[in-house]
Amino acid sequence: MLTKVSIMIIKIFGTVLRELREKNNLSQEKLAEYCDLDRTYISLLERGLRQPSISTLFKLSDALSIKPSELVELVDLKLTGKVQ
Amino acid sequence: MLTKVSIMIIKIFGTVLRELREKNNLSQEKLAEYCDLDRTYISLLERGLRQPSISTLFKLSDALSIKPSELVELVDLKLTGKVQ
DNA sequence: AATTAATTCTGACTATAGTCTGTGGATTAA
DNA sequence: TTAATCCACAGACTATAGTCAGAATTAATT
Repeated sequence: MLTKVSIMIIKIFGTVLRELREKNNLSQEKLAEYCDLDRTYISLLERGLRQPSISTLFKLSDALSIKPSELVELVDLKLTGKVQ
Repeated sequence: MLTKVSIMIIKIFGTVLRELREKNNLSQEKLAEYCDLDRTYISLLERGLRQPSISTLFKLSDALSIKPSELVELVDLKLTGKVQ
């Protein structure tokens, strides 16, 4: 079931993902290639229309040169309003 | 696609989840209730037969009194062999 | 203006997350 | 023995993660 909090998490994850990708100067297509994911799926994630599984989270953070726990922490900080 | 690493992550997540649940003295049923998830799904997660989405990860860590990033860090540490 | 790269969006599809109902086994206590 | 609790497991189901091919849009570049 998709709660309001879940929807917030998914949207926040999308913005964090986009910020990290741009910081790494990667196109969606390049990031997808590095993660072995589909180009259109990266787009869906960034727009908050999909949420990643934990293994996808590990793949993404690997390609973005960040620890999985740090990626999750970034989402958590925005969710709890402690940043931005 | 389910890579070998993904399968490892899923299995490790299951063991970490079980450890945390037992540390919190919760039955699968109670944990499921607190997370608003299904009892049988908790069982599937612990046995490494399902992997959580990021929003499910937040629900679980909330019920287990641990930060989502810390839960992911525990998985990462086991995955990289830095613990256990 | 025209070309090109990057992204969005569509629609249809396959794989899997997550639910629901129930059975059976193991354990512990009354 | 009986009852209660906990968990594994099965099967069928609904919702959504993730893929694929391609067209349409936007943004930069020349």
